[in-house]
Amino acid sequence: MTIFALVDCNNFYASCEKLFNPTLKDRPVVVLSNNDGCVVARSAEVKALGIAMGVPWFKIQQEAKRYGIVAFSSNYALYADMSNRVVEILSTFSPNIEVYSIDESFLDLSGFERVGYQAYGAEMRQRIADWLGLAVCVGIGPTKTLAKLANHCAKKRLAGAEGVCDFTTMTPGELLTLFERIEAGEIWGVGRKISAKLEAMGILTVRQLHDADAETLRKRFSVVLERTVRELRGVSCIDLEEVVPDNQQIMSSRSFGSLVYDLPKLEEAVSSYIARAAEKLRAQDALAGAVHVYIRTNIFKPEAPQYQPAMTVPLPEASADTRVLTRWALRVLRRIYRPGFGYHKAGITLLEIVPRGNQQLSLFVPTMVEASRNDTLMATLDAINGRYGRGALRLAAEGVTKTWQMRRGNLSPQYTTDWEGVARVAAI
DNA sequence: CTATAACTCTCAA
DNA sequence: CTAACGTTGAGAGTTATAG
Repeated sequence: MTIFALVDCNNFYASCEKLFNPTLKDRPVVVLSNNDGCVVARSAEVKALGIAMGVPWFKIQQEAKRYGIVAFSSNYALYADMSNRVVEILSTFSPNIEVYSIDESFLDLSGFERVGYQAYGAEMRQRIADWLGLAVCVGIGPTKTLAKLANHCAKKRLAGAEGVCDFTTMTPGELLTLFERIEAGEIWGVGRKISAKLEAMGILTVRQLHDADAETLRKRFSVVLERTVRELRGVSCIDLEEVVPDNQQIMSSRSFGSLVYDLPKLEEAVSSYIARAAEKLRAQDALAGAVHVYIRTNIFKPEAPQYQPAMTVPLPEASADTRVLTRWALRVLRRIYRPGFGYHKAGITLLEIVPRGNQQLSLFVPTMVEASRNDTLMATLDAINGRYGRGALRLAAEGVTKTWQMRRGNLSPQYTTDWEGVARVAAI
């Protein structure tokens, strides 16, 4: 039988920020979402102050000032790099690993039972602390859902010890007693809506969910929740996914730093988003068959005039050429744009993605020579941007000043991925 | 009517 | 100074539409 471990970094983004600035050691730190919008990560000190996850920053800014909370804009370059280092270390503990998110991985621990899972988890924890200075918690169980739950117990110190919780050494009785103390909403896959519906049925705790009739749940909810319950009972229904499947759609969207009224700025934004998405598309060696574009006014200000148009256009022939995709996206944008509104956000999605070479050719294909020249051009574009940084070479349509870009007022240096940032580490 | 497409809802980090 | 509320992706289920 497979035994899973779920390793999750504690307060990941906030911890990364603290790592490179020792003066922050015992201070409350938050990291904000894009556009400095909402709180998406909180250090232990902030959680202790009762600051909620996901709260809009501007709503608590005064309070935060009183408490001396230090806020950072999201620095994804830094977090991604630290994340890769964590994965590298974890990979030495199991040949089978699923990188589930930027701060979480599932490991297949089959074959390591001799060591003792608890001890093995403690070793992972220690290694990551020693080599990176990051704290992680480890949950261990016979299904992914149980490993997730064990991790929760480790974090909340409900069971296990020293940040490691191993369900495999607990008796069924001990587990059920533990489950009585945990709300059903903590379970992986049970979100706000399903929690509320379960509650209406009298299912409040993990224990009650564990005991519920799977068939009934399937009828009242879905096959997904049925799987979840079976997993809670120790029947593995969700496999480790070691290879990330290619994306079926690629989207890029951003809120603007301030309201945008005119078309030219929206065109720059849409062009920039297409460029980003097309890069991803080519990275998985695929072509897109359709492009979706939307723009929207601020939905959080219902008193302002609202307009949220969107439109999808099928391409005559699937493409991964930034120039082609941009032309279609801009054509759509001009169709849906109406003057007089203050736009707050724009976004694009590439759809009907197919592997290159699998595509349906149009009747009016360019000559082979022309097509291959276009491919070479895009490959060169990607190579240059790979070498000199994203956006080093781009279409003029993206604009130069980009006055619409998101706010990022409290960005820390890229300590590990940029020479300028590395110098800042040395300076500390 | 059926098969498929399109859309909606929910969840996750 | 003021106003200010994230992004990306998947899967299941439901509804609309084409033939």
